[in-house]
Amino acid sequence: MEIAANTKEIKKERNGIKGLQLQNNGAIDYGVLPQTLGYLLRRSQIMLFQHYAATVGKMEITPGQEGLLILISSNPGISQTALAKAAGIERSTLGEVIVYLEKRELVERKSSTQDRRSYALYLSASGEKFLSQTIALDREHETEITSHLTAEETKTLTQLLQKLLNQP
Amino acid sequence: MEIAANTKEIKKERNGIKGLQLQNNGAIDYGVLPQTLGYLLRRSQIMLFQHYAATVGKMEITPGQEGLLILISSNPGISQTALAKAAGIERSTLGEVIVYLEKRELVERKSSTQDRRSYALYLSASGEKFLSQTIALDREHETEITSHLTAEETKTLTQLLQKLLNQP
DNA sequence: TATTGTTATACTCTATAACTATA
DNA sequence: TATAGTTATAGAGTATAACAATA
Repeated sequence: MEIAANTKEIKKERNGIKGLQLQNNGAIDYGVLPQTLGYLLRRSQIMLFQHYAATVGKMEITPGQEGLLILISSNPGISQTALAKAAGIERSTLGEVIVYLEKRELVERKSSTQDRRSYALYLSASGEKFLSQTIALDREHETEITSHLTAEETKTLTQLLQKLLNQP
Repeated sequence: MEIAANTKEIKKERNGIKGLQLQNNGAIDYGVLPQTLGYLLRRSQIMLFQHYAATVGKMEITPGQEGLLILISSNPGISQTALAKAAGIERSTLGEVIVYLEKRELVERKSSTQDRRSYALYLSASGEKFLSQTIALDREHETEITSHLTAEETKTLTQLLQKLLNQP
């Protein structure tokens, strides 16, 4: 499988050298893209997501779902509306995910005693355990993905992204 | 419109204070999320995309389409397959976008003389002009989005993202 | 046989709007 | 009247697989 993929790559590059009309002799010029914050963020996020899927994804979870579990764990009893707002998604979008996480017995919904329209969300005991394992895998994943940065650089990157996000 | 939105916000928060079952008195605890690179990247990208849509988006363009224009401009005569590979998307996905950009007369496709299966892609004169305007707006947009970072911090952030992406 | 570009199809993620039950 | 959560539907954006023309 791996050998075949390599062969294919080599063939593609060989073809690229003679196949293209002008100066595209295999090396692509990315123009201003690598200087563009939007491009760098987009590509970084894609790369991270793919690595996440191949590592933390073993737990059958996505970054968005892990985020919800963290928010519920940190805010036991939160309502779906409040959770949707915190997660930055619509209530209708959240609803389906919560049903899914409930079916997996990671999340429990209890009818609120004060407002019978709303649910209070909690992690089950197995949900908490699952989340701990997921967070541990996530840490490994992020360590791997930043392995060619120094600890100092990773810290700086984290801080700068936090600052970028906290629009005053 | 703005007043209504504000009223709504205030009502929601007031409700949140008495409406929730446990300690969710309006303030959400984000747990480990703000320390997580994946979360920070995802949120940053969403924020940037929304700001882009509200500014550069006036040109009726998306970040992905702008990226394609930049790649074509920097690699005149590139084939669709090579462009798809450079942009990190599938040939079939690229095809539709190219047809769209061709209809807008920003991109021209010429049949390759050497390989009659493939097209050589170019920007039209108006495509080049359009791209210049788009890139100028994009620079404004990125300046705005990073206005609360120092020039030094923005440069560092850019460099660290480049380093993160160039997995050795 | 392999590759270029196209087409048909489907999947994921998300949003909007209408609904119900409660407030 | 307004809100919590659900449902139905639709729209991006993407991928996979099969195809015709060409290599």
